[in-house]
Amino acid sequence: MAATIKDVAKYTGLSIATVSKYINGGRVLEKNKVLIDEAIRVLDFKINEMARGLKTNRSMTAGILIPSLENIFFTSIVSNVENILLQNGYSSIVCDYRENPELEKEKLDFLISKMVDGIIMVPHGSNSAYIQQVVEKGIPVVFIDRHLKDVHCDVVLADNINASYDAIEQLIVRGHKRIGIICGPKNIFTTEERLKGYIRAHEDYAVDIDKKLVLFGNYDVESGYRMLNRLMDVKKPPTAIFVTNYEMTLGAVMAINERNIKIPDQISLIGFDNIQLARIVKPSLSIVVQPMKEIGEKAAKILLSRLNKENQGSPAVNRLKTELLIKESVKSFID
Amino acid sequence: MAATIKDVAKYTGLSIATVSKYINGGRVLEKNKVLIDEAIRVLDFKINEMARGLKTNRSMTAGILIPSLENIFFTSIVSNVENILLQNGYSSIVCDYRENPELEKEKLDFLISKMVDGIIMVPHGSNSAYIQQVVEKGIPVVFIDRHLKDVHCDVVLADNINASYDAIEQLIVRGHKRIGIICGPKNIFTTEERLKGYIRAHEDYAVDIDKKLVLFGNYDVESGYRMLNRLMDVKKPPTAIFVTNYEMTLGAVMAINERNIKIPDQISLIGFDNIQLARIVKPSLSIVVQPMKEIGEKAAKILLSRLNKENQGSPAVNRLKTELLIKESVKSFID
DNA sequence: TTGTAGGCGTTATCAA
DNA sequence: TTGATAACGCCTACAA
Repeated sequence: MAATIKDVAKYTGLSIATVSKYINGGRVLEKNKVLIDEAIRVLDFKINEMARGLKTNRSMTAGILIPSLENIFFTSIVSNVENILLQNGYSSIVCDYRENPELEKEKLDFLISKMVDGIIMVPHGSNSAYIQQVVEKGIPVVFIDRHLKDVHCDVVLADNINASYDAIEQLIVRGHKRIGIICGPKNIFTTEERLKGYIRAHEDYAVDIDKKLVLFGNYDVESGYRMLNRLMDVKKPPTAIFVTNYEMTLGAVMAINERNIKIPDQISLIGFDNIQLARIVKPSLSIVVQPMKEIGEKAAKILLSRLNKENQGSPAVNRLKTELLIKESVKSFID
Repeated sequence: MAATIKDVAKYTGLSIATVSKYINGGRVLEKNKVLIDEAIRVLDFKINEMARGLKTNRSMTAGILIPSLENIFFTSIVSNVENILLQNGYSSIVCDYRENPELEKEKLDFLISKMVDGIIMVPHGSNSAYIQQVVEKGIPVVFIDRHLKDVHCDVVLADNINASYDAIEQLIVRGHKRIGIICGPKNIFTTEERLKGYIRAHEDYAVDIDKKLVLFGNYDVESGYRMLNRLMDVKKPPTAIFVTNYEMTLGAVMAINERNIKIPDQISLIGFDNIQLARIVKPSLSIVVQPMKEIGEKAAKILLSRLNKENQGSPAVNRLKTELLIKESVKSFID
């Protein structure tokens, strides 16, 4: 069915080797160049990547693995990563592991079985050892969003500590003293960092932390909903709440709507990640915005530099600045 | 580095052929079975998919191609498709074409160059001829969400006409006579269908349509925003507006917030696609919900049946029912 | 610059 | 049931 190099060779009267060399950027007489191009066009020749890969041991494919394809924060990063890789001749295989560590392992295996040349992933956190094995096999891995100490690979992430610090600082500066935070799951990297920023801001401004106001969710809509309710049910509820990812922000807003709580009079709110949310919610929502485009681009470029062996240095942690949008959802007690 | 069948053969003392046969489900003496399993485990043997693919001409991989990875309607379908395929031994390569027909072509080529065994895609609409060529090559293609007349392949989509009809009907029944609609781009399948439902409902209830109230957007946030504004600026504005996809619904809500329009007193609103939006917007938004899970599953199953040659019949159009949630955003003029 | 030939890891045919 | 062997389509010394 599909034409092979052999067919092209036959058509042109040249040898397979010559055609192959030309296809791979080698030097060929001008007239042969034209001839081969014609043959390729006429025969609709497409390289057989499997055969090539078998020979070269490279697939020119990268694996992208994220926790969920239903989380726009991740998919929009994927979109950027995929685009840059494609521009550089690499294609991507995108998988999600549905926040399931078992599945993360499986999909990782799958990617490897597809002989990806490199991997960009948002790790779950509980498969460090396994991922480290992959790294040791010599497959370049780039982490996004989360950092695992036991894995020696490049990382690209937002400056979570400062992101969180800035948000809390703005609340404190506006006179808030009881600030609730809805964190992610306890053992996850971003959770710890975002909580750290919360704590530091309190320390720096000498504001006491009430542990009842520090709750841990699951980074999903439902837990955001639940935790907001729980915060409001504390005997002395907070005057402001910081929600540390997009899904939980959604859940929090839902709960607020349901309870008919007035923003910002009854509660001030700062959310996370999705800039569009700011304009959907009324009054407009204050938000910590991660540079998703930059994160994706950075990760892709790092992977490429590893694949090209341009970058042989030891793994680096790349932190990108976040942006804080303060809108109507934050009340000021100071005039 | 990686162990091959040859290594396994050597380890077990059997021949390559025997090991290969066993791996592919062939009959082997019980003791050899055990032996081979041991070898595989000890040597950490993994099949080389490229070599296998070269030989079998099958990659056990499906291509998934969608307009945008930043549209949760599509990605959530992808998530379901991918999962079902994986359960059946197929992996997926996910791409987006950023709503760009040129890119759609390129990515299609890319998928084919990756030798995918089948393709599930949301077509843009302007590459019919090209896609039909793919179909004629014998690669099973399943369309999602949109139907192209010139391409002979299976299609899975929501019952757009009735979805739209039902929404408009509910508005009319509640006494609305001037109903605006924000459609998608003019030449797109879903646009036509959703508009058709709008028209039919008007006809059936003998309500005149004011053409000024029928606007066409781009299925993106920005156009939703713009079209809502334009509708409100009509001399005699509508009392209700139906927005026909998720992104434009977002944009419409933004515009409404910005203009400080009161829902449902000043305008009734029915949106599309994203069920979470219903609870984020206040007062709660009425919404047409597509069965994304079912759509994905159906498409995956159809593709599998084609790949297994179980289904050799002619292509079919599969319509799935939508759901209409009427919430607070719709005002009733009838008591 | 071009061509010859060997091999990448697997499957499949055909004998044994 | 098992094994020897010829492809699959491509790349790459090496030789011409």
